[in-house]
Amino acid sequence: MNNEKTNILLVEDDANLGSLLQEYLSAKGYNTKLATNGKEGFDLFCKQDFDLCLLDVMMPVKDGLTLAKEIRVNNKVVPIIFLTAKSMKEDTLEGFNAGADDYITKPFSMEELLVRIQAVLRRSSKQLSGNTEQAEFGVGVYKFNSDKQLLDYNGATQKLTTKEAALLRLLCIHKNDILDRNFALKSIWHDDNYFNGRSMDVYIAKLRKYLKDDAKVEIINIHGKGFKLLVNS
Amino acid sequence: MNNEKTNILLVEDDANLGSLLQEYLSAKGYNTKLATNGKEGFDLFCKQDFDLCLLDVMMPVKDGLTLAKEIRVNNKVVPIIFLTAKSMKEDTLEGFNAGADDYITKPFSMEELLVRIQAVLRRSSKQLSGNTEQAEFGVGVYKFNSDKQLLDYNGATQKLTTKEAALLRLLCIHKNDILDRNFALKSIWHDDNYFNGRSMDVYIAKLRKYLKDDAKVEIINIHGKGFKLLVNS
DNA sequence: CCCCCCGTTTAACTTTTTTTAACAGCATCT
DNA sequence: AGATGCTGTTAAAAAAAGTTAAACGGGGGG
Repeated sequence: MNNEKTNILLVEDDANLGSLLQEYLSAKGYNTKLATNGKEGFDLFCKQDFDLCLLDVMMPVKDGLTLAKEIRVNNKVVPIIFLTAKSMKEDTLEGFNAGADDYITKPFSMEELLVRIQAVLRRSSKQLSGNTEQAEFGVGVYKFNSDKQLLDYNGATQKLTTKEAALLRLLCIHKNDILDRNFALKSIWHDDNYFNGRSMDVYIAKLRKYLKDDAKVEIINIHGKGFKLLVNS
Repeated sequence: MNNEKTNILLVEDDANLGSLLQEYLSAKGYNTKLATNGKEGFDLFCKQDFDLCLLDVMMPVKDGLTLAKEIRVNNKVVPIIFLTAKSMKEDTLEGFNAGADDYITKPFSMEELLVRIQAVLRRSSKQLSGNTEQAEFGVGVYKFNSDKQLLDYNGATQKLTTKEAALLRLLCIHKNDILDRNFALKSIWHDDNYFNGRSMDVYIAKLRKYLKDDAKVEIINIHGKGFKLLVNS
């Protein structure tokens, strides 16, 4: 997981709508470059790698469909979403043929656009990077693999049960930070009732036993909030 | 590229619309299976490999969102398109979170649906074309051919029975990932009752014996969920 | 046609994992 | 300090999975 912002190329000839969208997307954490026609859009596209293109279909100088085709010549994978004024089917069809990944009809809500952007990005990220769910955790002198449900220490290997591993995994993800009781209950037990809460306490006790050989490792309780896996370095 | 027809799972509770769509899609060259609620839909999904799922959101017995989540547990790549009666934003958002690839609002034209189907299929084939029907699997030091039902290791060859091979095949497809109990039961036994569950446990034991000569290969149980074929590389 | 063989299911028993229960201890607030 | 609600711990009951062997049942050879 890298920390870089997602880069979006927005090509929209209506200056008002354009800057509105740009601001909204920036507020949502996307790095957005704006062009006001297809020609400008293509210039920008050539200068930088984008993660997503939002193209208005109806534009002066060079329309969105033409731009999309040009982009596709150079990049077969970058997601493209069309903004279309009319819901004419021919447009839609042509758009998809030009290699669009989605289209959205004006007028649309910001929220709707955001949802579609996220969906398209999720697809494209699924495509490329193999999902990176961390499985190996270092916990003081121990090494924990949540996939294999194994806790290694000094050559010895302790097999963990499914629930033990799931809970330790959450603690590791939140290492030196608080793991909220209800959050843990909902993600592992899918329900935060009284008995599941007690069950979780039982598992905390088990984990403490497994981890007792390293004094630097400790699971402390935050009264009324949850637990914290402390690892002193 | 093989010549087989594209298989579509259509789940729609309105019988009229359902069969209409089925006929239309068949006319367009798609092989379409129809279910009228989420439960039926999941049963069909377990029994066959589909290239695309078309799910109505509002359905009795089990709704489309729930079904989509279940499908996603077992198959992270098959494209899902929702058919939604209302254009409610919450639905849309929830749908995408459930792993949808697109959604289409009723009423829609057949042509519009077809365009979206083609777009989604184009994307998914772009993703990883060499999909499915794999017969040869490497499992640590073993080589497993699910068509021939043979497990080779170090020159020796172990003949597998039909059920042994089917189960090992599912485990291989989900290698290093969880194979859901119910999914396996429905795929292989077509019914997930108590006795079939015990039968499956018996077969897990058999497979463990066959695979015991490679310490890097292990079938672990995920309590209450299913099994995971671990292969250390 | 009957019987045997083989894959599969059912059964019975064991072990492991998880949940529930009970009680003791501790935190926080008044 | 006393009341109340959380947490720690241990043991039991319950549920799920591991294992082994006998029962079942369909197809092929005698």
